[in-house]
Amino acid sequence: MVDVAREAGVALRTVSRVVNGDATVGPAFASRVQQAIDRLGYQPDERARQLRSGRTGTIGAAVRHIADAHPVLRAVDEEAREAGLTVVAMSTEDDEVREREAVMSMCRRRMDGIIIEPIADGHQYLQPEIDSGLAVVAFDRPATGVEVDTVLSDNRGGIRQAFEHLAAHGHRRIGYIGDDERIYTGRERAIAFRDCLNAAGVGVEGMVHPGPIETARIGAALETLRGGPDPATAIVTGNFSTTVAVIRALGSGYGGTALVGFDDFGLADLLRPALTVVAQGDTEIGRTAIELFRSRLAEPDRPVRTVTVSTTLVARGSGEIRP
Amino acid sequence: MVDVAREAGVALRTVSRVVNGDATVGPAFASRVQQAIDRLGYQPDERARQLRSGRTGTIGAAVRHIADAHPVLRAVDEEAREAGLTVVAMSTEDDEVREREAVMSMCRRRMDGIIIEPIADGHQYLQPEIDSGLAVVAFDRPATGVEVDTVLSDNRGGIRQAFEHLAAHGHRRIGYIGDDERIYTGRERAIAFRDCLNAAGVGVEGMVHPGPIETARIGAALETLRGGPDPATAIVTGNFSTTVAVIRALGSGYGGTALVGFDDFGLADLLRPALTVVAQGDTEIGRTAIELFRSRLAEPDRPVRTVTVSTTLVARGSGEIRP
DNA sequence: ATGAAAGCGCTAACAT
DNA sequence: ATGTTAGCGCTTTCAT
Repeated sequence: MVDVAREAGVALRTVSRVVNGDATVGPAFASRVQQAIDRLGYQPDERARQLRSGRTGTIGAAVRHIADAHPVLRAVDEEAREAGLTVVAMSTEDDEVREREAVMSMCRRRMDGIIIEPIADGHQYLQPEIDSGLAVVAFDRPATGVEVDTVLSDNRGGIRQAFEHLAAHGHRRIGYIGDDERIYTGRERAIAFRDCLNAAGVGVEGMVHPGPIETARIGAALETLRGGPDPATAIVTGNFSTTVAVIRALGSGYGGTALVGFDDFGLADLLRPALTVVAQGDTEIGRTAIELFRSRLAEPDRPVRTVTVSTTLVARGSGEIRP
Repeated sequence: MVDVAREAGVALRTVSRVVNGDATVGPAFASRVQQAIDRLGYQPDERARQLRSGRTGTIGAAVRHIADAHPVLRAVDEEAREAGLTVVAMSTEDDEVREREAVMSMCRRRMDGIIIEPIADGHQYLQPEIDSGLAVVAFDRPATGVEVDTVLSDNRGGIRQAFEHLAAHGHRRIGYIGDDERIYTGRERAIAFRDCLNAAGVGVEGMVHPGPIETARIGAALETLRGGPDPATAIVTGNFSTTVAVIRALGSGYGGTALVGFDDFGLADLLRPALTVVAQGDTEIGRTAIELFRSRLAEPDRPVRTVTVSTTLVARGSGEIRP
């Protein structure tokens, strides 16, 4: 920048003004400075600029893995861009230590805030950062041990949609296989499913199978559901991974039992039968996250809000099989 | 940091030493400083640190979209972490302007370098940055108008694998549908396919269909291939999107024609028949990219290298259908 | 082993 | 409309 100033024969401050598009620079000076910038290939140092000016205009996205598909990020990125914010993503690998590393790295970079998909436990470490002005929005799952703005899917409503859809197609024996109840979404969805069974006056016994997503466990759950004197004629799966595991386990049996999966995915329509799913409102979730984020920046002391985004049932075939 | 120093009753420099794990600090001082840090919840400002010390230890990944799955990034992230580098990802949206914005943003943050999946054209703008020390590694496609280290898949070899696999299963009439030839990989793969046809002494006429990935175009290509007096009995698709589009277009006809897709994907085994693919060596590509990156940092003036990573044919059923 | 002073590249505040 | 000065939070250099 000093070089540019010398090259253009102006003061440092004038170069700064040109770089920042300050209107109070005479056109003659402006073009002289611009030429010097081009000639020297000058690029302002964002770190120095931020250091001095305070703001960073950057929002960190702490997600499971930057290598994975992440539909919510599409809306986050787009909305953020429109607000003049830059989004950078880092991986948490769904690991407490990694998450903390990623978040701390974001804090040390003094990002304006973070949008985080929290792992299971222990977000107390966020409190000091929040106190010193970090805007935090959690999505998909709530953060634990700390109060932050949150965007969640209507997990219980989604399960209810799936259950009622199957019931409407004549099913009485409907089973559930899903994620571990130690995980927030796994818990919510399993609870909601038990509620559905109870509300329908059907026994819960042997019909609800939350747990780790492992081939053996899934296989055993399937056997329980489909064996016995009064086997399940329909299954609801609790998340994407479970859905895939169940379809794999069913093998050529896929299509014999009605199936509705929680979470939509790109190739669901290519399966035979095409998969009926409960789709989460990814775009709405992302949009809301940025909205909460910006309103938090504007009003740091307002009470935290939790927004629930509704789900949609997408009927494609597998959920419309009759008993 | 001033506060910490005052709180601990030491000089600024001593706090700095403790933060950086300098061994030349007396244990008494060290613990006093550490306590002050904890009490005040002090977090060093990464920007200031970088500004003063020069290096950033950060590597930018400019990929199509941070919301999309990106297998190569898994290896990039892991290898980088082992090398003590932080990876942050930003979206290019396969758009020239966006790419440049993302890369410039990385430059202004003075990242040590970038790993980029280049869009179609015009990477001359990278030259000044490279001259001033930015390490650049391109992957998947080469950068244009500028010489940088590059990791590519063996596109031609992969197409050959697909063709020969189908030929070995008795097919003589093998067609190709793929991406636009204006895109590097689309071009390479179409060329390779024509070479295969020529080498086999089969006419190229009407068998090779590169172009935009649009339903109408794909449908027309399929009709050309499957119509006429001597229809194709097997098809090779040139990338993931084309594969999906072709399977959608085939509808219930999927499984009637042998099919091998370029690019593997998570649910290929759930299709019926399961999809035979040519898989790229994503892990190897990512690993190599970081390797080139680090060797570039160590030796900025070495000549550029281009590494080609071989592909693997994964037989699952759709490619083993006989004519 | 510890401290004082200088300065990384930039912008905010205050001249002129 | 332009220039001058100070200082963001840290590390480096040089003393002690």
